[in-house]
Amino acid sequence: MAELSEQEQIRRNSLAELKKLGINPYPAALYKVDAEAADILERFPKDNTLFQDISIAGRIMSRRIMGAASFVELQDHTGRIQLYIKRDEICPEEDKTLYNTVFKRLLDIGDIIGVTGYVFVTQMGETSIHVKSLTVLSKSLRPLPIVKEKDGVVYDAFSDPELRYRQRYVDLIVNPQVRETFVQRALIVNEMRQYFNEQGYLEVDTPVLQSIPGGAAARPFITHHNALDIDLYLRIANELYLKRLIVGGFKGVYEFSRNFRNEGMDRTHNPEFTCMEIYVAYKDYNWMMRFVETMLERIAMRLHGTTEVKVWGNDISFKAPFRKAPMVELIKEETGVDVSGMDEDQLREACKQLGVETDATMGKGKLIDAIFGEKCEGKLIQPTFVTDYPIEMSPLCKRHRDNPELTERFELFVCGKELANAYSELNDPIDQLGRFQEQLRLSEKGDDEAMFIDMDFVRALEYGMPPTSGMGIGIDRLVMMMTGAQSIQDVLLFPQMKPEVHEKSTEDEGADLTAHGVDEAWVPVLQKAGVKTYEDLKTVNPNKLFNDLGGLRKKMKLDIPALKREQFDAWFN
RNA sequence: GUCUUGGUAGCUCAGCUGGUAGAGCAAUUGACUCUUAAUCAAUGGGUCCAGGGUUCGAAUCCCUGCCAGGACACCA
Repeated sequence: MAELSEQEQIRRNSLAELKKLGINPYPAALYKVDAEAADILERFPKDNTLFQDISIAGRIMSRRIMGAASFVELQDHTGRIQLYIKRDEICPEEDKTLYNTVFKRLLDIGDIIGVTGYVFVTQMGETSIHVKSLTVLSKSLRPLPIVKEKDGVVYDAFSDPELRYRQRYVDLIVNPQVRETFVQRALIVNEMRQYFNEQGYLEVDTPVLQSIPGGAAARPFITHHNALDIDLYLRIANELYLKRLIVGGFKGVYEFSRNFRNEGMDRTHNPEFTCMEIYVAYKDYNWMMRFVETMLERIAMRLHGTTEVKVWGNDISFKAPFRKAPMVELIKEETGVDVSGMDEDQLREACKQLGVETDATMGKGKLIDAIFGEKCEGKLIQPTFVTDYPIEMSPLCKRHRDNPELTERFELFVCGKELANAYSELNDPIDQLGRFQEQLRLSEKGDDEAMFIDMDFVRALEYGMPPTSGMGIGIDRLVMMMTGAQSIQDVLLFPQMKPEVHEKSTEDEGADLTAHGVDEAWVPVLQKAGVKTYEDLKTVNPNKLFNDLGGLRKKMKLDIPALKREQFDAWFN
């Protein structure tokens, strides 16, 4: 345990005093709660017969004490409400301990309490709870960041991203907009689930531990199963499993899937992230475009009550239908170059002319994608379905009905970012096997993200899969857009962080010192003087240390006998 | 992976060309019975991220490392 700060020490002392007064700072019994802050504020002065005998619990977020009366801001899961606490009200008898000592001195900002009383409006016009009784429910031992706000301006916001992400619980306590983001995230997911369920599609779970990480091109995490003695991969996508289920005869299946990719991290990538994938039998990608735009329209309406949403400074309209355009058409539009029908060499030359970097491992598909990524993606601000991708980039997708070089695939771009990806799924098992083999050839060429061959998936297709359309959508990215979050870390409760380095505990180090004959009473003094281990002790100047220890004994106001020189010298033997 | 910015009290931040570590909020003690960024008075609180170096002297300058943010690269 690291050394306690002054404020932490004071809170621990308060905790001990509470116990001494016979108050359990962490009581076991449930506390009856029959009111919520937001509900009171919404309904109260309108009907002032309500809430005249309530019981509410929450965290103390601020206190304004004026002698025998005090105001407290209590925060529950719905928000904050002011308490009015009057000494003679909570202490009607002679004994004023509960107010003078417990409330005023032993309770702090951050403590969790329950109160009973009635709701009224103060002279200043604020709906408040007139407290009749107060119960300590949990003593907080660490001081919270103090965030103040007036007229919508926030002062001293708790803003250090490292602290916010590492200690999300603190972030949630003091930053109400953070809580709101995660409420919205749940709304989005629930709305999607409802939309799918209404149409009779089945929510399923597929394996996270997979022996062949298929369904996408990405570097996987590797783990090991001891009993089977085999390596397994954390899933990078669930696509191949969901399609097996369509083979199995379901009309539609979907899964909110946590995926893991062992790649770089930045503002839009976390090693684990959530995708929703859905597969529907007897549909094609044209149907899926309508399905997706309707879904997004619904989500926007549910969240914002309108299809017009401000995303990262752009006014985005999620009103269906969205623009639909083939990839080559968009390239032509942006660059004037018509890449359709070009061979690999011509494409390489086109890239050169357009200033797009290439390398030897890139095939036709990747070259076209490079041009598109460089020149077009960023321009697609309003929701746009980009359709008909080159076959080489889409090994799981059905060939285009009118052009065998292309696939029936679309990606949805919003604000220049990919949001969703969908196919008319490839259900020709022989074609599928050939495409897997082509991927293998690419991986031998050095593309370490080309796919593994999943022979069981091919076997499943050999039994016959109905024509199917599938779609995947990045939930984290969708939530970012719908909530205006700038960073994926703002829509993940616990974004990945490097582990904190915890200092070695002072107890452990103290044990090292006493083991070498140092008097226990002097261990904290030595530690204060910077001597943490016996190793440290041997390297310092003994005369200086002896003097320092004497001085520190006074400074720390320690009630131990002064250190004798012989006693001190003995430590060094 | 490369570049770049930052790390100082519980929180938010100052700290100039190197010279005794500061403010606001929070905390402690006191005053105050309808306040609301409550107010007023007094007080305490620091391994200046870590380790080296330069110097009479380093929060400050140099090097290395750790952590975080941003940009780029890679990547769906």
